[in-house]
Amino acid sequence: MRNPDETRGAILHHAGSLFNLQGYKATSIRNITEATGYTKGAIYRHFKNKEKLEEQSLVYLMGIMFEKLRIQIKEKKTAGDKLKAIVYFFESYVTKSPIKGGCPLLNVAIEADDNSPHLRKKAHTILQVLKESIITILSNGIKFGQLKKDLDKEYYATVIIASLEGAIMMSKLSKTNHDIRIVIAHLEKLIAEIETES
Amino acid sequence: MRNPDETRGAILHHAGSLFNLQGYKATSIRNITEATGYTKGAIYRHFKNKEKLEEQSLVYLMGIMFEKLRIQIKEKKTAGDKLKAIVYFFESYVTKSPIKGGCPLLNVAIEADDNSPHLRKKAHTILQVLKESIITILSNGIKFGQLKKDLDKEYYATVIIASLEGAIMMSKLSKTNHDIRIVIAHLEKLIAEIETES
DNA sequence: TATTTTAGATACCGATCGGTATCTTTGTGC
DNA sequence: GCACAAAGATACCGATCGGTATCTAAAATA
Repeated sequence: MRNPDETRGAILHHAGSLFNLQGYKATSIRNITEATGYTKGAIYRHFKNKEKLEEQSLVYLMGIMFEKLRIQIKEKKTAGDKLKAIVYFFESYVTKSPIKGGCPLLNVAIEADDNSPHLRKKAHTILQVLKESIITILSNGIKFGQLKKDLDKEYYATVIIASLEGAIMMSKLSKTNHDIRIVIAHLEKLIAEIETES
Repeated sequence: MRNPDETRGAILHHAGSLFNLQGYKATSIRNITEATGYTKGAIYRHFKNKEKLEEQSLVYLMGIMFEKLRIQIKEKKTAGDKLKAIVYFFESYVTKSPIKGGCPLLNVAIEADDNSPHLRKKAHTILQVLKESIITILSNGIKFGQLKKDLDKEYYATVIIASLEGAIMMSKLSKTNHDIRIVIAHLEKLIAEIETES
């Protein structure tokens, strides 16, 4: 009946949800024991301390996010459609979030920037990975003649990420998808502008 | 030597700074006593409980923000310049923030959305005020023939706020003003597009 | 089946949390 | 100068924090 890997996974899952919903510092070990049904002993057997649990939980959350995103991107053929898939994926963080509490990157970025250097560093890496994957799509789009040749890749990657994350923040406050819809319309126009007519 | 109003102001100032830098829940009353030099007794004389202190501190922070923003806007004559003034004001949150810890609206939005309903409500109101002031600038710009007649005011207000806030998040992670510069360039182009040529 | 390892539960540690009751000090009106 | 009120300091409360030492029970090895 005992399965240490499963236990570890369950702890990561529940801890990740709580961290993303309530914040990292605001979530206590006790909260996690109550959510998982396991005791403190089990948690500290699998994770050296709370700091390590926070790090691993963040990695777990971002793993889920990137995996779901990867699937959405892979389904689409052209660079334009792939970019739109990313945009719609972020919308889902508002309408029906794959992880409660919204985008884990945004959440950890705001909480960890000035305090927890270990989380900030990981969050920064995650942001770079996200940016790079958009840049890769743009590069391939150019290579295959789907996107205009002379476009500034970093410019578009940055604008897309920034406006989506900001829109998530706004939509979370208003508790509607109104703001993110507007931003998505804006990004759709932006993407259309860099597509070659065919 | 004793000045209760001054004491109250000092508590609000230091508490606000700490809340904005470390987070609301993560900042203890003890942190505030150490920062101000006052004791717990002084704090609880002026504020009923920590929740109320959080609320008042947020109002204090946003008061500073809106006042500084108002001055920047007032200096400019045309709607286009006023909009650019807003954009540059947000850049200052990264380069040399008027309040340590970045944009208080973004910070409180992320921390308070799911938990503290009292802070979330206040943050939502603040967001609406910010949006409305941009819409007012757009309306006046149309009225005075500085901006194109048929533009969607809420669309532009939302896109401006979202991309700026998202860029602040990105810039805080990378600890450079690289990302916000890119977003500002994007918004400058956007503003130029809605200006009437003259 | 007996032994050993490992997963997880229990009980406890000092420190800190938000909050309150009480006491001392300062300023004010007479 | 004296009484009174207001401001702020001190001391304490129970609850909870992250973390650890120890114990029990289940699985793996033999």
